[in-house]
Amino acid sequence: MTPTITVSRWLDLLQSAGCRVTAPRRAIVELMVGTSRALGPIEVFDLGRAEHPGLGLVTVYRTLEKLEELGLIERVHLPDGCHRYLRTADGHQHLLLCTTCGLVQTFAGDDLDPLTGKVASDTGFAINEHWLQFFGTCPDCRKPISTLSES
Amino acid sequence: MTPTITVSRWLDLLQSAGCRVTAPRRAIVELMVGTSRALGPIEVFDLGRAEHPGLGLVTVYRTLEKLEELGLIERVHLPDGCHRYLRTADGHQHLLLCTTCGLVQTFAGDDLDPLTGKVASDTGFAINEHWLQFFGTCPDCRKPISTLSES
DNA sequence: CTTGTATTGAAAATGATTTTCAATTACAAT
DNA sequence: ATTGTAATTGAAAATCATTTTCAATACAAG
Ligand SMILES: [Mn+2]
Ligand SMILES: [Mn+2]
Ligand SMILES: [Zn+2]
Ligand SMILES: [Zn+2]
Repeated sequence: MTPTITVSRWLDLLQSAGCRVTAPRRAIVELMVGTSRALGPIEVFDLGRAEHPGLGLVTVYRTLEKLEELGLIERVHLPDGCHRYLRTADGHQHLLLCTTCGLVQTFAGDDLDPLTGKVASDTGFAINEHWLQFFGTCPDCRKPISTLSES
Repeated sequence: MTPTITVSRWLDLLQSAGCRVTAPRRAIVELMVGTSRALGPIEVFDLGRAEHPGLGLVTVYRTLEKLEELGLIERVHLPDGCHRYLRTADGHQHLLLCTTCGLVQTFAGDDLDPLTGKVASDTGFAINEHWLQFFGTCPDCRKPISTLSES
């Protein structure tokens, strides 16, 4: 699905949820649909003002909250900030984050059921959720500095 | 190792690191050694004042920071708070948290190497760290209410 | 004991998030 | 298209968590 279509889908979903479609919201939705990094409120604010000058930080907070309620974005915890937001992936996915540039990718295929079962029976806990994230360095950030100068 | 011995070991380590052993620090160390929940600064402050009235919140922040530097405690991220601290476990362990009462246990035995390798080769990332946490309900919190009244 | 310095807690400063509120705007109903 | 109304907006103020500053205190080495 192309970004433009996703943007209208999100706006439609907002409207279906009884919200009005406004310029500030459109700007924030475009940002969150298009980014490949997890963004914090201030980043969304700064980037958003490029698109919609006069955008208020309060509106950023409120819109992110609403998008999270609708399940379109999710809060991401990073070592250097716990109020980052990222487009929700389809299905059961986990995050792989570049600790150098912040690039985020997702991956699937974790089979934690055996371990979950073992831990549950060992401890007596009823386990119903897990957090899994991988951290590393993305292909671009692994390139030597010499390569970077050739842009 | 008994709690008392662990407390003196932590205090010794503090001293070896060039720190002085003071009443506020002792109170906080006792708390962190003894707890089975991840505690935030305010909780440590409140609980600590029972032991050492007049304890200052600033001292709590500073002491937790120091203990983290020494690797004795670790920051824990939870859905409802990202500045919780918990005694560091030995070896490679992960956390299992009760979402009802906050009880924390650890578990080992996650074998994520195959998955890590696959994701690394799929994405080109160099993966060097992972976060894994299980959430659930502990044995006590699973008991029906009727059982709880029998104390 | 004396001394030098790390540590303490109160208060002030900072920074992030939330609340309040009057003005504006989207949009459903005419 | 016009209107009415409730949702939304952004500025400012309030709140909350964390950090900094600083003068007084207390640890521990000698
Ligand atoms: Mn999973
Ligand atoms: Mn592991
Ligand atoms: Zn967090
Ligand atoms: Zn529990």
